[in-house]
Amino acid sequence: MKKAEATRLTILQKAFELIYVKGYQTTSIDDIIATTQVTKGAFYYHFKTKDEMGLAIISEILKPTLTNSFIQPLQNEQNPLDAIYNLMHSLLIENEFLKVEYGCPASNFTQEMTPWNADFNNALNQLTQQWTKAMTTTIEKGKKNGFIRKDVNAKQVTMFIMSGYWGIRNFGKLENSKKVYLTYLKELKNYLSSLK
Amino acid sequence: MKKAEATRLTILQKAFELIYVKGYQTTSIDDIIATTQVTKGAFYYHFKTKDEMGLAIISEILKPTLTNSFIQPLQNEQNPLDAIYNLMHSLLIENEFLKVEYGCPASNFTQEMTPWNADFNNALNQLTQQWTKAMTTTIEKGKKNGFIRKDVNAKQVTMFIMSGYWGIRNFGKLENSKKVYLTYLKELKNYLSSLK
DNA sequence: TCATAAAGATACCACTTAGTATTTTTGCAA
DNA sequence: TTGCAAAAATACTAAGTGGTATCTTTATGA
Repeated sequence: MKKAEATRLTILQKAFELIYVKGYQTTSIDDIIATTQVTKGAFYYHFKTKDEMGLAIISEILKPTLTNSFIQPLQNEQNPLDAIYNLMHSLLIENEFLKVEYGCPASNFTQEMTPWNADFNNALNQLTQQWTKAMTTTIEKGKKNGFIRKDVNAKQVTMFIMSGYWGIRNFGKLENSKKVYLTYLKELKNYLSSLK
Repeated sequence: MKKAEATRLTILQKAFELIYVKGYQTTSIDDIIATTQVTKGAFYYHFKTKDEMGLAIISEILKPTLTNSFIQPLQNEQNPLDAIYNLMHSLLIENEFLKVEYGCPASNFTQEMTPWNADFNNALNQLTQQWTKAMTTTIEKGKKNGFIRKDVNAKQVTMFIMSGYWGIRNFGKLENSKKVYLTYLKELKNYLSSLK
């Protein structure tokens, strides 16, 4: 049962790419099987419905990426303000998996599927909560270690920062230029300094 | 030529509502004519294509709303920091045209149509630039009047704030609760204070 | 008031959609 | 090597999709 697993993974990966670029609703199963060179029979052998595949993309593609690229970097640095800034910099500027013209996959998904599809909503909420938790923990630790003022509300700051990230991803789509990212990062640095 | 204008406006308004709730691509013309009680012949008399209608929604529904609800409030107050905070508060908490579970119409549109449709991209970009300009001007004025530090970069701050707004709209969709708005507003207040 | 164009109604088209039923091929355990 | 289930291929369906062609009704300016 090796080749079958490979087929399944190919579908998920190629489908993710298409969806990231075109959106979920406008990516048809025919599109997916055309680019994967997998037949409809094979597709429906691996996934009962299109939505089942969509949810699998979230849990098997997006979730690991979140852990590796969004959460771990927060835990490997001592100064949480640097950690957050560097994370954002790496996500926006260096990461070559994420493209400025296509925005943030999770944010795109949320925009498109919420509040209509409860399953997607739930899966995406879990993702977001994981990131929120990681960032909040980082900030709390920073308060203890004296990197951040004691009166800073960690949850509040986390939400503020994450909103900024999602928003600037949208801005990037609109302007199709990383320039906006640089502008955002400069002000993010100022904001983070104000938490010292 | 009164009744015809009314028909056209009904189509735009009802279509906007459907699109705001369901998204552009998933709102079919059949949906629109069903809820407006307008026949297909009438629809296509007023709009050559679905996209022409979509663009008309941006210029005839979204644009006036932007001017009235997003830009004017910035110009009617002397303290720009208060103006910005109050604007956000009114948009997020008081405005009953915008619903937490459906996010921000302009942001939804951007997410869905960009970068695929150049016309939509362009129209939405103009909207955004208008808001950006208004906010930047407000901040610059505040610098002159001593409400804001001279070393603050107006464009940068504008982008940071607008990103936050878009992002928290996405958060609201995800959690379907205005609680996140309140959290965001608290930190926005802190951030704005840091510009004094 | 009535001719004429604007506005709206109806039926249809070619194409795409997610999904299914049925058959065929493949890989592997015995 | 073969039996058999797992995996994949093929052909199809019913319900939509945006859009068009053609007809009928309505309003209004002379």
